[in-house]
This record gives sequence, C-alpha cells and structure tokens, in this order.
Amino acid sequence: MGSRLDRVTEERLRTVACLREDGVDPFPHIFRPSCSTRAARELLEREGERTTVISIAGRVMAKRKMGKMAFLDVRDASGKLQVSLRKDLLGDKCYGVLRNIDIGDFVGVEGELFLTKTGEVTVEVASLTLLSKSLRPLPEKWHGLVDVETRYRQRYLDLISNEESRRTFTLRSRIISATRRFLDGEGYLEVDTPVLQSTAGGALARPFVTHHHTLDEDLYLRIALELPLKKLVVGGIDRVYELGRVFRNEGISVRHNPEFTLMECYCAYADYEDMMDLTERMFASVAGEVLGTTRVEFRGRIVELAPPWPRVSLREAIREACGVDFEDYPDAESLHERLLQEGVRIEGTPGRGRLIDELISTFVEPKLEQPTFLVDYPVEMSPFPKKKRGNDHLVERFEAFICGLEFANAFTELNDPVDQRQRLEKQLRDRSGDEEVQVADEDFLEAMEYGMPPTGGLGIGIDRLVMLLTGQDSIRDVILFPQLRGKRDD
RNA sequence: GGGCCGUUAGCUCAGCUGGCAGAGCACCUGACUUUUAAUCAGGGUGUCCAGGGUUCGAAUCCCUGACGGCCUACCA
Repeated sequence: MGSRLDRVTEERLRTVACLREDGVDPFPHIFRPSCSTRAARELLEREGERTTVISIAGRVMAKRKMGKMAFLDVRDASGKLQVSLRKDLLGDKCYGVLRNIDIGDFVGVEGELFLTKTGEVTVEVASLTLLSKSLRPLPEKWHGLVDVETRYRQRYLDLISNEESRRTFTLRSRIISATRRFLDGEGYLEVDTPVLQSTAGGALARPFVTHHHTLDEDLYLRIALELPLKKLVVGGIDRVYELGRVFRNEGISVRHNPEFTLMECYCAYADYEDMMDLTERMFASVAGEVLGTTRVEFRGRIVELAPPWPRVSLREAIREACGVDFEDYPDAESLHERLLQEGVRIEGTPGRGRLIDELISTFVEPKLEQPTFLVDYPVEMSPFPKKKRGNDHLVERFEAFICGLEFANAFTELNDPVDQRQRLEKQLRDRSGDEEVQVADEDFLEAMEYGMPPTGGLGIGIDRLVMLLTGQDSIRDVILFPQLRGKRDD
C-alpha cells in the first residue's frame, strides 16, 4: 500500500473526524429516497419542464465544481442522475458541505427536477445529506478498472467501474429466473438436494472431499444432480428440476470453474427426443425473454437459437469430419491405432469411449458453430442412458454444441436396475486406477429396483448459457467471484 | 501439470541500447454560476511483484519464486 493511498485515506478520515465534531454523522442510519434515478428521469420526461420535490440517493461518481455552483453525478442501481448545487440557493453553510463530499461517497439529495440548458435532467438540490463516507479512491473514471485480477478479486470495483460487467450480471440473474420460469411453465417442480454426499456420483469427475466432525465421516461435494433427482422421479415427482451449484476438483480454464451452476431436469414418460425439443425451446424462450431475440453474437459469430436445431448422429458426424467410422473398430486397441494414424495422440491406455470422445473434441466440436445436437453415443461412454432402439452398441444420448462449446447433455434414462448395475460395474472396472470415485451408489440402485418410469433427463451448464447470451468468452466473466489462487502474505 | 506473455503511483499506462522514476485521471492548494472525461494555475504522493546475481551503476540484463492472462492437458 503506497503512501498516496494512505494520504487519501488519512485525508478522508480527517474529514470524518471534522464532520463528527460539527455534529454531522458521516454514516447516518437511514435516508429514504422518493424514487430511483431512472424514475426521476422518467418523471421529468412526463411532466416537462419542472417537477415537484423528489429525493434520490446514490454514489457520487463525478464532481464538477465551478466556484459558486457545482454538479455531481449520482449513481444508483437504476442509472445515473446529475444534481446541481448553487451557492445562492443553498446558502454559504449548506453549500460548504460540498467540500466534505468526495467522489465515491454516498449522498442523498432532495429538490426539484429540471432540464439544464444542455438538456441534462438534473436535480436542483435543496438539501444534500452525506450517507456514507468513502475512504478510498475509486478506479479511474475514463478507462475504468482494466486489471483482470483486480476485477475478479474485488468484483465490487469492477461493478462500480464497468458498465459491461453490471450488464452481464444483471443478465445472468434474468437468465436464471427465465430458466426457472420456463421450467415452471412446463410443469416441472423445483427441488433442492444435498450438496454434501457420502459418495459423489452421477458423473465422472474428481470431487472435493470434506469431513463431518460429529459423524466422523468424509463427505463429498456433489459433482452432479443426477442421482437424487432420479430418486425423486421414482418417488413420483414426474417432472423435477434442480438449478444449483456443483463442484468438480479439476482444471480451471476459460470454460471451467471448480464450482459451477448446473440445471438438471427429469421428465417421466419422455425420451431424449422430447428432451431435444425441450432444450431448443428453453434456449429460444430464455433468449427471447431476456434479450428480445433468438439471434446472439458469441465467439465472433452470429448464432440463431430458434428451433429446430439439426440432429446429427455422432457416428455420421465423426465419419464426415475425419473419415473414421468407429463401428469399424469394435475394441479400444484397433481404434487407438487408427487414431494414431490420424495424428491424434493420447496418453496411457485409453478406453474406447475416451478415444471416441477424443475424435469428437478434435474433429467434430470445432465445426459445430450453429446449435447442433450430436445424438446416439457409444454405450461405453456413459452408464446412465438407455440403449438405442435397434442398436445395442449405442445409447440414446445427445449433447448440444454451439460454437464448439458443449451446452447440454441428455439421455433417455436407463431404468432397468439390472442393466444399470452391470453398466456401473463395468464403468468402475474400466475406470479403476482413475482417481474419480464411483459414479453411483447402492442407494440409487435400490431406488431404481422399486421401479422408475421411462424418463428423459437433461443437464445444462448455466454459466455457459450466460456466456452465450451475454457474449462473454470467459466463464470468469459470468461468475461474480471466480476461483483464483489464494493470495499469500509474505 | 507444460509452453508463451505480463506485473512501474489509488486507477490507466509510458519508460528505447543499463545512467536523476514519468504522463493522464484521482488527490492537495487556488480561480471559476450551466458543467457533464468541466476548464485554468500550481503541487508527484513510488517496496518499479519478491528474493538473489552481474555491474562503477539495474525498473531495464541473468536466475529463482509469487500472482495473473492466453494456449495446451482433464472436464461441463
């Protein structure tokens, strides 16, 4: 901390002390504005030249002092409004209060609204109240706060300085509530299931581990919502969803944060075709509601979200992209050899599913710019979908891609408990040696043994949906406090 | 985890081939009754990310580390 910062803070602490000596509370308890800055602006537009007395409150963002007259820009959550102070109207003492107001302070003002000769809606201040003293200087007004690390670590400064950041997080909130509204409208019931679980199942990912002292048990932070939600379908909640945080102890990147927001929904008496319809309609509905359009710009491209989205079989997509037909390679060894011919290198001894996954991400994903469903995955790749009608090697699963990024993953859910048990055991065998824990637990299998209706299930990465609809390329720009390395003091 | 790049005033950034640490905003002093990146005059307030090394001399060159960004790897 440099001495200039100290000087500003010392200066302002002196101001605080002076105010207290004069009997002014620099941090008063309450000021109730009569309207927001936006409402004030609209009021003047309706009433014309002059209004009755109103009051607003907000943070001082600019101070333009001209001897016997001054202007402040005051900002609240709805916007910004100029206020003017005139020595002749306020008197020496009241006008002198301005000396104690710094950029960054919160103030409340009362007065009539008028239009300046340059056409700016302005409050003609009759009284000015300091509401909270700021002790530190705000980031620079013109360039805003640019330093990426500071923007993430001190998000409040980013929000104060950068309009785009405020817009993004406002939209994030609207996107999430529009998603809820859409699902509620489709008859889904929102539920909350445990974040702390004794086994982290429903996906293949490394979990975070924690410990419960009283139970003296290790617990895992959930990596998916899948298993408890399907138990609820067994329990008769035919349409159920959860929109919440999941945690994966894996790499951090422009597309991955260790904790992220996932929406999963399950619909009894539906299959993956129905879930494709649902996905398309959800994206179009949320975009339409939040942005007023289904055309968005993402990663430098214009994307049209309106249904229908093309549905391409995974096998066809891979064959078209690189000429490899995975049906010609029934085992991992032969497929691995073919991949090596294609110049694809993978460490260790990957399974067939992993190899096909590699084909998708190397050759197919980058080509999928407009929204596309890849459908019918090999059975090795996922233990939860039902086998495809008429093809035992495939399962009824799809993933939705936009601009090379995965947004949705869904299946016709497997509801045969015997098949489910075998598939999970096989996955466990194939994965032994991986650090990931088991993908399902006995509780889940027992639930399924009581009978689960045919069900369609869908998962959507909400942070990525927000990226798409706000045009952000980094997940860190749609998460208020993204994960960063801890700061060390030494 | 690997590769590349970055870190200088509260903020945004210059600082060349090693030679007194710089600008704008902000801040302080003063002027100014319609400004809006207000203007004008004056004032520089610094652990140059940290620690070593080379050198007469290091913000600058070398090494190590911290943090960040991008790419890559794992994943959604």
